[in-house]
Amino acid sequence: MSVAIENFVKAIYNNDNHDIKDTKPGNIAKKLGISNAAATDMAKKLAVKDLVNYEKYQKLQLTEKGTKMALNVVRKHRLWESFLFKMFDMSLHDIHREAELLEHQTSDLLADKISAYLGHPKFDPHGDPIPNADGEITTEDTSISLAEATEGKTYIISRLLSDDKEFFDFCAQNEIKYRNIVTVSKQFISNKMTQISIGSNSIVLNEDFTKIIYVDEN
Amino acid sequence: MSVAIENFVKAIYNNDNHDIKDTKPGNIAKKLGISNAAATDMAKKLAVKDLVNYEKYQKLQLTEKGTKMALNVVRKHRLWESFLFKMFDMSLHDIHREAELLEHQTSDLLADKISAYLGHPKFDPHGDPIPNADGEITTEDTSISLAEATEGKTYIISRLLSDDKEFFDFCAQNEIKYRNIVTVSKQFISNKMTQISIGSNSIVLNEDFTKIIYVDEN
DNA sequence: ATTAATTTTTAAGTATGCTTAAATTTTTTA
DNA sequence: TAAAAAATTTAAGCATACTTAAAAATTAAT
Repeated sequence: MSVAIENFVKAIYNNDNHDIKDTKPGNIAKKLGISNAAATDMAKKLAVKDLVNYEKYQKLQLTEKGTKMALNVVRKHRLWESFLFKMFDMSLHDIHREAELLEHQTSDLLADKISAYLGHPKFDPHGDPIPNADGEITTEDTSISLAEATEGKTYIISRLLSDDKEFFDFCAQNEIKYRNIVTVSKQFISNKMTQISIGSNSIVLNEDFTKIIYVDEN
Repeated sequence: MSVAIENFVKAIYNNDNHDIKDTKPGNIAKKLGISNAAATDMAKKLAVKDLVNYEKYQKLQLTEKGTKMALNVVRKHRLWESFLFKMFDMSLHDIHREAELLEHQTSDLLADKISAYLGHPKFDPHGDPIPNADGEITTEDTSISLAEATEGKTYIISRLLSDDKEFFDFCAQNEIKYRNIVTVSKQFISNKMTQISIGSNSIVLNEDFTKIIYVDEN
């Protein structure tokens, strides 16, 4: 199957499981940077191949076969990200860019070798679960709130959850973004309040405002 | 530039530097598994892009730009082979297959990271030189004759050079082939004669019959 | 509940990278 | 060196994966 097809089923899979809950052609098109017409066209072609259930004007849905393919590509993507993250000093952005290409040119054999080398990890550096070779995926969430972080350890921001303007200003000031790597200094103030320091700035926050994921003992 | 184009210039480069000394469209076509017509067609297109010098019925020649591109792809191929060889227990055949795909989806940045990780090696597991980031290539030959091999060390056969029928029969019997990994046991018999044991069979040979390349201390 | 806005679909067209078949040129060999 | 063989080129055509433009359907808004 072609790169275009793999990216198409992956886009449906990701839209279905993550952020956007709409898998109509237009959303997939936007995600892939192609025209709506091209997306409709592809959807029809993939219906013939039994990868997608297509009905006019309806959401696109992966068949069992299509889901398997998507999981296989996602597995390779997340394995590459994990592997490159471990092996090389590269930004997560660059790593993502490489994985986006490598995922389509990786045999199941090589994927298994990478997985074994890493000790068959269940999550990638972003905290996203890595499907196993059979397409099974761990659904448990390993992310924790920033307040639960251990002093001095390094984490990756997997989500920013807050309705506190002050908090977002703090993030902006420190360039704390989704997928940023941060080292946490903190101090309990009271029951549900913690003072967090990142860089030279600090803020007092209550729990459950920020989702982070543990990455490295460093 | 597309995968098809990268493979095309690579094929010209390899044909020009290795085995076959003919870079007419038919030879390139055979190497790539495409029709002669397709090769002629591509050659004309690449001439427009200043990658290939094309003259009807003549050999195809890479321009400076085309050579640069070929060296860049060859670099990535050989770096991937070196890297996968070091990291994973896979057959050289499988490793070659993976590298053939990965070479086209690897940024210069990642190639440099791999190169640095390996200590900027000058040769890959086959003994082929790895061009550096500027496309410079080491021409010295690190291969040695089998008679020069060190007892108990492991080598890769980079070439079989002999007009001795007995030697080739010996190789056939022991499945010694180009790119085979062998562990050498040997014993000097006289001035130019050495008894080599590979597996349970042995043969008495004079020097300069077999080119091998050092691979591993193992 | 219409109208307006948006989205989806259809239709026609394009670039890439191939194919096969036939014409042309080169190379071999007898 | 002339005929036969082989290779190259030209020509026509195809599949993939897109594009833009216009028609049709859906969704949103007043």
